Amino acid sequence: MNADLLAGLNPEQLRAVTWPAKSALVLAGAGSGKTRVLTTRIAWLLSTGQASPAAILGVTFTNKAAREMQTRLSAMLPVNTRTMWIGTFHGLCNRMLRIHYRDAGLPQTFQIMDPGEQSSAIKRLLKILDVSDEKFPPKAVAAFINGNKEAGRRAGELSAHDSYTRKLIEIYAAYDAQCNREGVVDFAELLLRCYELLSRNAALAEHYRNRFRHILVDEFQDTNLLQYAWLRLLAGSDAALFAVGDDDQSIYAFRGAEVGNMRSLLADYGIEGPVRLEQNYRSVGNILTAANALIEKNDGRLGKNLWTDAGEGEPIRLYEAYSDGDEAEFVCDEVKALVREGWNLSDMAVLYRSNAQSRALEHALVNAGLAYRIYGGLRFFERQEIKHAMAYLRLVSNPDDDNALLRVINVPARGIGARSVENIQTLSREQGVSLWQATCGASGGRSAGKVAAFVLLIEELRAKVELLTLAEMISLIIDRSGLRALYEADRKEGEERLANLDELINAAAGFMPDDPAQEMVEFLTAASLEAGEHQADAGSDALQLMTVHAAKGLEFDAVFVSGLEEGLFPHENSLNDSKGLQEERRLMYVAVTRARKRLYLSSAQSRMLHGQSRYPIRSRFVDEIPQELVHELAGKKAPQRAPAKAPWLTEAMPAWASPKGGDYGGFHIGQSVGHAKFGIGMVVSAEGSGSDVRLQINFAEHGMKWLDLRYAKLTAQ
DNA sequence: CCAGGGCTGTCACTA
DNA sequence: ACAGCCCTGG
Repeated sequence: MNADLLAGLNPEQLRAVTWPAKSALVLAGAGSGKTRVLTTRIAWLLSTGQASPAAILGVTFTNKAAREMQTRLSAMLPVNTRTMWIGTFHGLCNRMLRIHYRDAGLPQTFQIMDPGEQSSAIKRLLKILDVSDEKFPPKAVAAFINGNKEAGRRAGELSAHDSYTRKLIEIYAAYDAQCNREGVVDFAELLLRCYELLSRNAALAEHYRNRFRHILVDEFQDTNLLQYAWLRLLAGSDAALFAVGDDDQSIYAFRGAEVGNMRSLLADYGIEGPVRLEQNYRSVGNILTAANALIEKNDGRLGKNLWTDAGEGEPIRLYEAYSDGDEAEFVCDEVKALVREGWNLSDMAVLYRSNAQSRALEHALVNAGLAYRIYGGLRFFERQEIKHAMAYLRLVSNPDDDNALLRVINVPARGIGARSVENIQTLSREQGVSLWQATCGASGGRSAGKVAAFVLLIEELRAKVELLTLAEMISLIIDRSGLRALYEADRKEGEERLANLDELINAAAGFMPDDPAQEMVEFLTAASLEAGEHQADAGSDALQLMTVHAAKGLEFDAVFVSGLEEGLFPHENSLNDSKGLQEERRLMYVAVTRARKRLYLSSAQSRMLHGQSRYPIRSRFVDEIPQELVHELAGKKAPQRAPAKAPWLTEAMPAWASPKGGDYGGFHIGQSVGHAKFGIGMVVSAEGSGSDVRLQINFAEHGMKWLDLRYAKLTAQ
């Protein structure tokens, strides 16, 4: 059996798999068989009797990776994977917190807030604290709270010299108090709470340390400080911490990932050096040479050079479009040509830096009649109808969940408007009770009867919990809440929403809880932690569209990397920052290494962004790829009204600056104009031609406006 | 006081 | 293109 397991591994892979029972760092390049090494390592540990399944802890970042590990493992060995703990950081922490909820100071049915729910909880809190959400934008508050939690810091441990930060700390403390009151935890809290549970409870930590002798971590470069601390706590001084990662693919600094954890691991566990997996089984030589050349520009790398024995392959194709629309059409044309040659649509992917870019592509794809699928668009559990139904379910599970109550108290509209809700909130604050309790006591006011009806609805649902299956419960919720009627009346989107709700009932019917008594809570938890789970029709043959981030870990025969422009990729927020730029370069490295056979790089000379035309220059990353690997494709002729390349556009000029000289309905960029209402202003950009021209004008008194020349009366000054 | 329709500002990546 | 806000009629 051993021989079978190890057959076909290359020497480095073999060295990693059969590494002795001590800590290790495996530096696994893109396409180097990382998942295979991880799963074979576990299988090897089990089959050689070095470890029992219960001694294995496998940690990943995505549910998909966790599931893949489990399926591959059960294909290799007849093991009972149930006693093995394999899951995501969040999933595993959740599991521990559910078991030890009392020690962790949580209600048994605690619920998990996704970022959207966290944001609404923060907005609600700011209102209660009477803090201006202009001075303290909810996004910034969330970033402050999450950033500190990810570094393991509670509000009580923080101090500040400036009043602004002091206020943030105050908000952080109040936020935690609110979450505790409502019995909810956010994503970062899941980890921090679990870390605190283990670090404060020596007996418990000892129990898990004795159990998990082998801790295997996937995508280690993406761990943040707290996750690494959590791993160290569980590993203690004896367990083998087997970490697999690639510092060149670290692209999650924005959510707290610390590439430095890789060096820390080497130092903290006295590991002499990483095992390097450099043979690539995915891409042709030219693609790897390009990737190697690109990433070499970064410093502080652990260092690695991908190679293949697959041959050079085709040159990398480069296309410079005159506009985002032209770029999209180019992609469509090439895709069609490849399909004619016999390639599968689903083996091709279009990658972009930011989601906003997908629109121009979609438009062109629809026109070209090509099937496509967008990854990470609106996910199943993020749809409003699903969120509504789930909020009812949460309320049934835990009526003190204020977020859930606020979401559905007036959905469908039942005559409990903003004013009534405000009254209930005031009541709850005055009496120090949850919104639900306040709602039950809200007998006064104009909508008292309507509030009473809502209370009755929830109580009716709660009374049936013991009698119904989960699927029946959800079905009842959809009917009795009026959601079904609401969407039946909606001619435009109702049908699709009803279908999604039916799909939710199906999902509930097929749900397999670990503990049937906790089915509802487990279902809600799974929905929060597996937000990206239900992607639409995965089976159909469709072109794949996604962000570079979403593409990590995936591979395709042909890959289009689009929007290679300064300010877009690399993103403008990273342009002036060396660390940020290096992260962007790693992102580009990830994008390039997704391709097996053919790689296209494209850019546009003009692009609509934030409602304005921009005239960017080509991304530096294109130039960092050796010329001899690249074949530049001839572009179309730009039509008259679209400006040709704008070489005079430098970083000193604002990004929205347009080329001078163009005539737009008798006006030109840079011209001073007068308007009856807005006064004097300057034309800063324009779009359209002939009689259909819109000008963007910066008015001295009234700021930036877009005006349509057909309606606006402008005078030259 | 509530519901629904039009308007304005915004838009990096995510478990 | 979408969400959040304001305005209007009931």
